[in-house]
Amino acid sequence: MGTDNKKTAADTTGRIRLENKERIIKAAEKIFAKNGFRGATTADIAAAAELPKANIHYYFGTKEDLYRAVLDEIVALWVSSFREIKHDDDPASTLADYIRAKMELSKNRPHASRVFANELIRGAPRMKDYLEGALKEWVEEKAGIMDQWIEEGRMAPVNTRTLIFHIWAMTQTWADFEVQWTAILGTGDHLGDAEYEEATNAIISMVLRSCGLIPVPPRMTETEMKLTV
Amino acid sequence: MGTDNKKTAADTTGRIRLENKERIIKAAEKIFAKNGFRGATTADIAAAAELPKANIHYYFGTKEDLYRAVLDEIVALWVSSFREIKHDDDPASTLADYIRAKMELSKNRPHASRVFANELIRGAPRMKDYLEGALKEWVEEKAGIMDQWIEEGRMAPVNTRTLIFHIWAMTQTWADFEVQWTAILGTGDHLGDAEYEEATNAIISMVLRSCGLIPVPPRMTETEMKLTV
DNA sequence: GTCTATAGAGAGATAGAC
DNA sequence: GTCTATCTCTCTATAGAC
Repeated sequence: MGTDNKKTAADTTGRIRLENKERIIKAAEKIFAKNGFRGATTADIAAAAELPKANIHYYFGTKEDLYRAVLDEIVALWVSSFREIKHDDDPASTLADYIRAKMELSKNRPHASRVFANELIRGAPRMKDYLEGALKEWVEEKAGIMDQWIEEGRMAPVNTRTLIFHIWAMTQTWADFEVQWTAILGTGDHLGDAEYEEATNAIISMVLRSCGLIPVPPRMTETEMKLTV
Repeated sequence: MGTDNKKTAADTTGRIRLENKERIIKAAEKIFAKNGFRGATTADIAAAAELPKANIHYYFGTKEDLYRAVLDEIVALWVSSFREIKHDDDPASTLADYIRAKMELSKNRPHASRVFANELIRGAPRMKDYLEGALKEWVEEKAGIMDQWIEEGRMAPVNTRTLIFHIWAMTQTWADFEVQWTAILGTGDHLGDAEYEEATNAIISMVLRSCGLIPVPPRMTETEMKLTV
């Protein structure tokens, strides 16, 4: 019985512990996204998590440790958006799928995107290893495959590394600078599914057209001339 | 004589005053760029300006006032990058020139770009007026002109507002996320002229190709076949 | 494991000598 | 106009009651 009690207690503790840690990380992601590491306060995070401030330190020790836990989750999320691009894959659908996956991430995890952005703007003091390691490797490998596609005439010549960077820039801007796009488009406080869909299609069109993977549609007067003649 | 002395003193004072204010704003731009409004400290700004902390408050009153002065300068800089796009202008060279101007700004004023980025990530509490006012107007007007170009068959059909947003995203990312690009490209601590030139050309090619303003180069095997046949 | 109360460091801001 | 010394408030972190 003593063992049983201990077991049950341990299980419960573990579950509560995990739930609370996850709850704190989610709250921290939001606060760090808005104010950056130095601008965020543990009091704000505690309020967002609806827990006393001391619990934050009980679970994570220091603000620094909590921030690293948040970054770790985000890096895992970023890595999960990587695609296993292979030599035999179809260039057009591979690029389109990757752009769609990145846009899903911007739409569903905007706070994560902003924490990442904040960290990069600061000079990435806590992420240099990741940037120079896993991320660089992924880019090298995938750009290499795309370079082969180009060599084999399956895609028009472009700088493939730069292409990847620009895909990141265009997809992440919809999360990071959302307020700018809502202000200009006049779509209230947040971007809706319609805006994301249109943006996704615009990025896919731009990338595929410029890589010669889909035709650039004819100019309008040409079309109209065909219709009228 | 008394008038002369007063005049000279006033001139000197005015000059020193302006010089110091400008010196503090430049230092503040750097510190705010790195840490955002809440993360930046007046002590850091004073250190960067090589002035005692009290001088910051003597010239600007509060940290908030100083931040607004920095934002005002940046908004003026952004507005100066606007181009008077006119109906009769050539679409290809107009877009290329605008992209070049934006890239010059990223290269020469990366801190300004990052302060702007920080403010947007935070939800732009101090810039909503600008976003919903002057910026929105500029976009409406310029997108309208481009829509005319499309109607007149001078450009392939695209969503022109989204095109502007994506040009901003691609050009500003080279300043805001510089550390990511240097880490992946392995170009040391900073991007050089070579990287900026290549990036500029890549963005121009992508935009002009996707708008049907320059041809997409043939795929390599086609070229090679022509050469070998 | 939870939370109040508080210590100690660091922030913004200012008074007042120069 | 310049700068040191200092006030006050807020922040991180922890001790200790429950």
